[in-house]
Amino acid sequence: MTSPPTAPTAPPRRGRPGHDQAAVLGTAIDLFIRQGYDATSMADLAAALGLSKSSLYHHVPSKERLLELALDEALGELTAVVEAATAEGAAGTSYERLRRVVEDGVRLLVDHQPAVTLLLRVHGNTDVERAALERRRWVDDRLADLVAAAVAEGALRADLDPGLVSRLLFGMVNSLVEWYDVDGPVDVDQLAAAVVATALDGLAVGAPRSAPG
Amino acid sequence: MTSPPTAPTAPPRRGRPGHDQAAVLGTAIDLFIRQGYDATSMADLAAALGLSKSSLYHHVPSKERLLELALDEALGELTAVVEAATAEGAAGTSYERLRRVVEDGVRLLVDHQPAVTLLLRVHGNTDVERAALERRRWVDDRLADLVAAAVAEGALRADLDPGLVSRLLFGMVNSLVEWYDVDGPVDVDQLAAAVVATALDGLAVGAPRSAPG
DNA sequence: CCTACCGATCGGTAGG
DNA sequence: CCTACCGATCGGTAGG
Repeated sequence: MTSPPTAPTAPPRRGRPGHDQAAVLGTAIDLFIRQGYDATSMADLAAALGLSKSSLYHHVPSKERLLELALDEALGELTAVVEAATAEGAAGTSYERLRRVVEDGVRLLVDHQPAVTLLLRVHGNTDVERAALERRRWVDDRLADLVAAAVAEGALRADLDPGLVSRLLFGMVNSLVEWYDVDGPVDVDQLAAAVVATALDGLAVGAPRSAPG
Repeated sequence: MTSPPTAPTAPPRRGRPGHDQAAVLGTAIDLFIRQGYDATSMADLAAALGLSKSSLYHHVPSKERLLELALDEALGELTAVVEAATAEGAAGTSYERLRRVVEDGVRLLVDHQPAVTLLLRVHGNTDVERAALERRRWVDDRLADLVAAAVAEGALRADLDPGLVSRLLFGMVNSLVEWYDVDGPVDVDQLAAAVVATALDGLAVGAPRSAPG
């Protein structure tokens, strides 16, 4: 048997197994969150991985590229959830789709909590951060459109500005990345239900409350 | 008329008027928010003030002291509002006091938005930051107690964990520092009303809704 | 002796 | 994957 000239699978590794880029990225995100991006040096990251700084640069081209990869992960997931909820042929009323996007959003923030945490802390100091903020703004605008549509439908209270309501609603959702602990007493189903109950049952005009007991 | 030997008023200044510590602090907070604390050098701050770095150090002992002053401002105000709402002899039911602390909290975040923004971005990398987080935790714990008391009173829905509800409620309140614009179309009264309506009217069991029109 | 401020430079550390 | 370095810049301080 002969090997094809260009093998589609990864070539067999020689030497020590070492680290791959995904492992480096995971540790980097962890340090960026705990210490802050600026306060984390590449020497810190190398030490956490048990590498020298030069070896670290064998796996990643720059510190900023690590941030970019993390932000891409968060934005890719957020974009997919929002597109699914706001696509042309999406099923259900605007209110139903808003309710689903809040639930899916909560699960997404929990599943990708480190990457989303970094995204929510970005403030546009570099080109990479500004590009991420632009994509995030697109997501926020689609969510605001969905809130406005639910208001127009008569499903949400009309005495508040939809843009303001959207900011408060997703401000509440986003805040959970700063305190939610997956290993804590509240599981993700309870969390999603609590967010929907707290925010949407309060916003929905005449929506039924859960009966106590 | 003779001047008293020790004048209680500030002595007359000689030389250039220059800057005082309050002006330096205001500019510092502005830069810390826009660029991040770590990414702001004392040279940046000096340039923004039109001073040399050495002259800047005539007014402030260190960069960290500037952060500490800003965090003290935010924590002092937050502590006062929370103490007023949770003091032994505070008037009203727990629910009424919670509603008032949310309204007062919104006004406080707007009045001291720069300082509070810095406080909410602190993550405990230094002793100054850890001390601030400890004081902030005291505030959060008092607010959680108030939510729990309102649940025990029967005024808030009992099917959700009070600690969880408290985090979601004040996560929503805190989020406004990242987007609210005092010069924008929403004034602070509308903002406070919207927060209370969105969060508490949704939490209050059988609370009356504002009638439309 | 004061307040306000300067050009130059300290010992260390950053990302690469 | 390492030791040995770089150009630059950090927060802070010297003498005047």
